Amino acid sequence: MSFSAFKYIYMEKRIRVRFAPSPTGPLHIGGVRTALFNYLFARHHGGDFLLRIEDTDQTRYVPGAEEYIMEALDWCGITIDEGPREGGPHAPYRQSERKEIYAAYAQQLVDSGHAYFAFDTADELDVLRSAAEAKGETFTYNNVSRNQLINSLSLTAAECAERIGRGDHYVIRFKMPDHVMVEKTDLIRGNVRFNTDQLDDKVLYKSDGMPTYHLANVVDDHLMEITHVIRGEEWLPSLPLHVLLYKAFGWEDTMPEFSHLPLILKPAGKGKLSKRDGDQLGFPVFPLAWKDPVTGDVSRGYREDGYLRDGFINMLSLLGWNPGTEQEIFSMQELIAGFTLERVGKSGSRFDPEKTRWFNHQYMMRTAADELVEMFMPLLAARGIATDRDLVLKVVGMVRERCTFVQEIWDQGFFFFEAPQGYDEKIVAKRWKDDVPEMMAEIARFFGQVVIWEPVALKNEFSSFVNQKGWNFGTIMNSLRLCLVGGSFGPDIFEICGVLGKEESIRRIEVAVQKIIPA
RNA sequence: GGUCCGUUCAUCUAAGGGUUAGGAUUCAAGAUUUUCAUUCUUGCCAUAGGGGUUCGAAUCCCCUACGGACUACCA
Repeated sequence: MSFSAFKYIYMEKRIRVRFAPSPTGPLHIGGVRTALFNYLFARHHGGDFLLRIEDTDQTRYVPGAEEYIMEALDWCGITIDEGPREGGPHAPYRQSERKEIYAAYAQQLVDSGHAYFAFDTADELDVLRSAAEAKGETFTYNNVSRNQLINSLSLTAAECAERIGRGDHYVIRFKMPDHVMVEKTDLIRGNVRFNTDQLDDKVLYKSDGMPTYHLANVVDDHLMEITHVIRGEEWLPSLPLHVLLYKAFGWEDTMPEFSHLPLILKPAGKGKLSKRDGDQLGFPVFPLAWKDPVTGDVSRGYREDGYLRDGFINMLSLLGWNPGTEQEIFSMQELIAGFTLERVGKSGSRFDPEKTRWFNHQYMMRTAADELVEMFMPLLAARGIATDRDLVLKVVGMVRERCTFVQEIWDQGFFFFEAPQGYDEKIVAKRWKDDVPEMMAEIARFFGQVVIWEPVALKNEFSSFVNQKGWNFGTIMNSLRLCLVGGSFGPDIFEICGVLGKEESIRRIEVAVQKIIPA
């Protein structure tokens, strides 16, 4: 065992992971899950979670995307230890601000013979690509083609110096070695092997003076002392390049461990989950709503759609990970305690909007009532309803289990805030027979005599009253409900009466008797 | 096309050679709730196919099929 391995295992090197999104738009739930798994892994091991913005492609930069990413992580309860906003010992955490760092490392690779300058323009390469395609072949910039192309391997040193001297644009490419088997253990998938003969000479440093992802991520992960790279499966094909880069830099001893997360797939059909799926099937694919700065299109978000943060996280955590037990409701603390990479699956998970709704319903029943009130008050305000917290708290307590989303609290309990505007016709047809108005009127008079206006007492008194009258309970209760709420829904009748108060309850019965035309 | 990864109920998944293949969601039926919801009970439904290895395979190996990712001076 090498000393470094010894050190790694026994000295309990501090675990450091990073979430490294590109600010090209809103974070997709796949990205949120990647962030979550990184975060859970870091916290489980008492390590650090960093946010690094990979904005090396200026052409794809989208204003507001970076802020969106941070706000989304904030909403999710994923706290960042080091990042562009938080700062930290390895600042800056935005790659565009680290531009100068990469040039030297690229040069180091050229000097050591692991990379070379290439002067072919993007247009020239496009021509070669389409020509190859026309012949049914694929053009690859690699060990067989590079000698026929324009680069510091095919040119003399003087020619290169001249081109660089006169300001020709160039890129720096990795010189992929011949006949090498690159083998690496992925913590989720086990051993993966690649033959370098199948790989190409990837661009490491672009002609605009920016590094590509490949160079920047390896350099930064090294500099930032990242111990574990946990990223999406789409990166697996570039793993051999990254491993080779660590070796070329002489950083093999501190190379991080790699784990590639399975993809999140469409609910139906083929392929990975996309924004279109959400639009078509009516569920958000983004944590927060997003307005495209160019088109002005607005995409819905979990937060705005009334999903609860903890339920959203719980649902995401189970997409690809499982605890090995039958528990499925987890707080963030429980997720942290239970999360291990060993229990992350290898196969892609189809996203299930139905299960997501189920989770939300579960959390509607579990979330602290105060929190629900906090979310619901603005919705009331938007409807122009001014009311006090105490009433809202009571209402939330009574209707929460009937709701899947926060906004449904209104559908299930609007009658606590305003008298019903109309009466459900189906229920009227079913319950409002000719003799009902008179019975309701009697009930109103009975209510007027009740002294202790409190659900349990009221129920008892009301029951004896109805029994004494010899009325049918089912008819009475349902008709009474119709008077109070306008339909056939809502919590216990006597609970409703209790909150509405004696006068209002009576008033609603009287109004109903006036307004409802017997079927 | 090439490289790599994957494949257990419709969906999320458990079972790392020996279980009637377990749980959850959805759906259906019933009980409770004099509405609805909750809760509870029950039911339907799976090891992609074919070969091995083994006393014994969802589990290990091979082939096929299917799915996916990647194949840019994007990440």
